[in-house]
Amino acid sequence: MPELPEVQSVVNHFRKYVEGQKIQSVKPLNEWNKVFHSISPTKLNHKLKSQNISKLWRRGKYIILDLDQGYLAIHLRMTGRLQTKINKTDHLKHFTVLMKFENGTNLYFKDYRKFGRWYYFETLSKLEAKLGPEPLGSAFTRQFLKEGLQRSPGMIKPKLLNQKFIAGIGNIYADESLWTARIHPMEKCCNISTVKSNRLHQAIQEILNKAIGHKGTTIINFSPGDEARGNFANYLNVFGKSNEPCPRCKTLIQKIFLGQRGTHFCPRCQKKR
DNA sequence: GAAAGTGTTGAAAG
DNA sequence: TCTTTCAACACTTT
Repeated sequence: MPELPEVQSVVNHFRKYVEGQKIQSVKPLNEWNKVFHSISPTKLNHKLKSQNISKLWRRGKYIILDLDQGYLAIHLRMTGRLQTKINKTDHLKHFTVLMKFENGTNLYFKDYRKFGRWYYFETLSKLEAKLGPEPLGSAFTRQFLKEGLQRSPGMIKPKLLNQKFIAGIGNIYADESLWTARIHPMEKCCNISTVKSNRLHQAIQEILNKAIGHKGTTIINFSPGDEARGNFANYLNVFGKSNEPCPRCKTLIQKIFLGQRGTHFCPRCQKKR
């Protein structure tokens, strides 16, 4: 259930295993052909065979492999994990892709809920069309956030989860950012003052950077790579803390549902206008 | 033992 | 166009 900091941590971990490698073959495991989006396993293998991977990087929650011709994008969705080997404790039925390199090393994709997908693109234009700016990039300015919110009639929390608005924020970091900025998750975007919008802008960047520094948040089974864990869960203020005291004012954290997503906030610090 | 919950996303329906 | 609901899947918790 990786969001931007988790995906970045995966990229940071695997760069040294993947960059500069030449692909020998790619195939689905356990008959899970759906793991490759809109392309057959045979066709994808044909496209990728003998291609060099020049760069591993992240865009939104996608892991991108730059190839000689085209791009491979991997989305971990809820439970996807990359591994360089199969561990003793692994259930083999959870593995959905094996990528072999010509130097004899392997890259495995393990995904017990099977929501994760691999995409092949000739160019990244299709992907870019679905994604807003990087929240840690130069296009995500205070102006961008303020003007985007002004134009939106809906609630702030679902807006933060909208990847076309900002790429990479998910449920954990949306809740944490709103708590830090002291904004109610149901507040209408267009009612958010410039002061609060600026506070939110700063909160998003601070929290994402700090989370990357801790290799993301492992709650159940996220791993930045092989068996490593992210330990940002130790620094969460509201996510998963319903009925615990708010770290700021000791009021009990509430949990509500917004657009089918669990949403945690402090009813005292985060007041609606 | 059945039902509900889980960090994501996109398609379908309103 | 926008928001809401549901489905994809497997496992854990209630």
